[in-house]
Amino acid sequence: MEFKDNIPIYLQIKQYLYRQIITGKLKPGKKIPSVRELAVQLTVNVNTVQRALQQMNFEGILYTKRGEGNFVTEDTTLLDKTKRELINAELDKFVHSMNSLGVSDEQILISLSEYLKEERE
Amino acid sequence: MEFKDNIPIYLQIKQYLYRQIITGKLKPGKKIPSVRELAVQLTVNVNTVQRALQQMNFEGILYTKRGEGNFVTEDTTLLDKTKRELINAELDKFVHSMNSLGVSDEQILISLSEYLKEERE
DNA sequence: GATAGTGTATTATAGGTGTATTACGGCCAA
DNA sequence: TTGGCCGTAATACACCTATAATACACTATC
Repeated sequence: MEFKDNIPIYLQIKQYLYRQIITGKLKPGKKIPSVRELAVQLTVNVNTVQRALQQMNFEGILYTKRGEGNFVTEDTTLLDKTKRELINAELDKFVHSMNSLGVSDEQILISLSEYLKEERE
Repeated sequence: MEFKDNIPIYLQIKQYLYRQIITGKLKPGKKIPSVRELAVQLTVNVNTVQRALQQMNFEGILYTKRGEGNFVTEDTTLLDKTKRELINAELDKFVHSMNSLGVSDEQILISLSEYLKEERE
């Protein structure tokens, strides 16, 4: 996994796992890879993985069974809510960024559809 | 200015200044506030401001006259290019984020226009 | 019970970031 | 020429992040 500099790795791991869960690559109730396995996969230290998992555990998206592993929550309501929140946060960030670059709301839609058109070529 | 944690302040200052320049709040050829003034305005240390300005100087968006101050480049071609690049970077980041949250390109446009509609209320 | 696999905790080390402080060197106007 | 702005540089300190290595604690299984 390639990490961006200038933003803590443990946060990028959290984001990565959140997205794996939300897109169903890691399923509710299922065990996720162990900290040691993730550490190898992501070429990162165990402690760094643990830090990410601790927070996600606290946030309720994962639960830990000591000696067994970490599992994705079965609370699908929470999962749905989380997904909606993450999407909304992205929209929010995007619109604010574009506005502060001097792009109006109408122009944002135009730019985006042009961008998507170009992307397909 | 409120800074986000988890991302270096000097990068946020750069971003702030870039946007001030690109939206014309700081005009080509014009002097920008001194490092000490910015440091006070942004409630940040002089060294931190200096670090941001050094990089922007290197990137050509600013030029320095020792003993006088920092000035916005008069190279409007560069300014235009920079603006386009920044907007494109935002589009890129946004689309990738949404995709990795399981939102298809078509859905992105829909979500965005809904978001903008709600925002107006 | 021993073993292997899991999460957890501790300690030491290193690098980046941000602050605080001091000092130096260039520019300009009084 | 002097005083007051400018940018620049160097140092010391504290904090956060990340690594590395080690040890401990819990669980399941044989």
